[in-house]
Amino acid sequence: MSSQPDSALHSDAANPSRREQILRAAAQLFAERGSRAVGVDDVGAAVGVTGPAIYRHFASKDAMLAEMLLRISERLLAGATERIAAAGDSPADQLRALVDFQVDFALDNPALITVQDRDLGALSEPDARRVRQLQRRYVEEWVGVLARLHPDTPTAACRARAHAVFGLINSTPHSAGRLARPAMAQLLAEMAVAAATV
Amino acid sequence: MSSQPDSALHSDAANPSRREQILRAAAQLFAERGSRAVGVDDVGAAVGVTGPAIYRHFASKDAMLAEMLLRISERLLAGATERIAAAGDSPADQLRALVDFQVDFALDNPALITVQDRDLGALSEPDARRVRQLQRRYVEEWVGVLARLHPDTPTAACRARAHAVFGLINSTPHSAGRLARPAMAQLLAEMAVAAATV
DNA sequence: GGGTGAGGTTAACCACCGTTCACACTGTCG
DNA sequence: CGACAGTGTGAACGGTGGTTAACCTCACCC
Repeated sequence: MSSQPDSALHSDAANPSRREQILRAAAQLFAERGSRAVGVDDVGAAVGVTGPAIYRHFASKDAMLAEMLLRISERLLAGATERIAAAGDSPADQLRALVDFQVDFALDNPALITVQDRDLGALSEPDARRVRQLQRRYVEEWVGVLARLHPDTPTAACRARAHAVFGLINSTPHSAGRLARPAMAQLLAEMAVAAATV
Repeated sequence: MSSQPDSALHSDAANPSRREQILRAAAQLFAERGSRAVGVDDVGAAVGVTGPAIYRHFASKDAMLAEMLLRISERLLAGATERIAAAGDSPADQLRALVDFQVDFALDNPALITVQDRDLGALSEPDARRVRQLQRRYVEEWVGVLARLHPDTPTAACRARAHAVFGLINSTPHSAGRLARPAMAQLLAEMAVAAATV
């Protein structure tokens, strides 16, 4: 149950396993209507099965949401540490790397962005705690870079700054599709760097 | 039913009518847990009555949410046009006025900010349409100013820019309380102007 | 003082939805 | 071939929660 070696083979992105299909469809639906407003029947229908079939792949609807949010947080945290390490020592370069990473993620996964900050409250307390911890560590990666960029501003201000930059970049779901992807990416990155640097 | 002359007298902010108390309590609870996760019993309990008592003041839970969101959108739109008019002709001054207004609103009403973009989907289609129309007009106020500030960027880019600035300023609910109010207001305004001007 | 209306209460109704159950089908492996 | 694991289905169960109904109380007023 815990480690199926072929699960990796199955989820080959071209031919995703049923489990992955469900997670993707659920993320889309959750983003559109909110997790509490979509029924398991809706999720099932989106992948061509009935509602109860979901329970062959997930212990519960809550477990589905929990896995979704945990994965997002893990991907973000891993990506951030990786990008920082690859960016060298200059805080300006590191900031640029973080911004590009977050912009790409937000443009690639608007649904996940929406679900992550809308449905955190629907998680059980233990799950919510784990997600929040990962999120906090992600924020602290940013705070570290911002602190080096603004040596004489208190940490609390850097943290507020980080949240503001997230808000800026994560606005994509609200202004989706209006602008071509490359133009949008460039605009957001410019604005984010400007806001973080001022 | 439609126009009670004394309703204005009742809701004197110091001694709010029961209706106002309910709306405020509901906004707080909706922001914390999401409107679908809050029962009418919860809202009632928050103002010291039982759940069904709500129905003496609102036709339904949905009507409560609808009124809440409509009021927010109206306040924002009215405030924006007013501030622009008061700011004179310079687009830079107008931008500054809009930013200050939005920052004040977000810091004063974090709960409303949260509810507005989280629970729009819970509205009936006619209500949602009205809210979206007001929101669109609010955005267009910003777009007008931004377009004068960036004369040779297409309108779509200005719109994306506006949404990004909203995201930046509306990040307050995520970083609430960490920083003292004046410092927070100044930081957000600086960042917003920088992002809008770049 | 009795009629009236606003605002509350408790109990009950009912729809929705997450979850479980008993069963069916399909492939694979011994 | 027969056992079995995996996956899906329709039906049923049970809790939750919005809404309604019936009744109460108290201020107000002719």
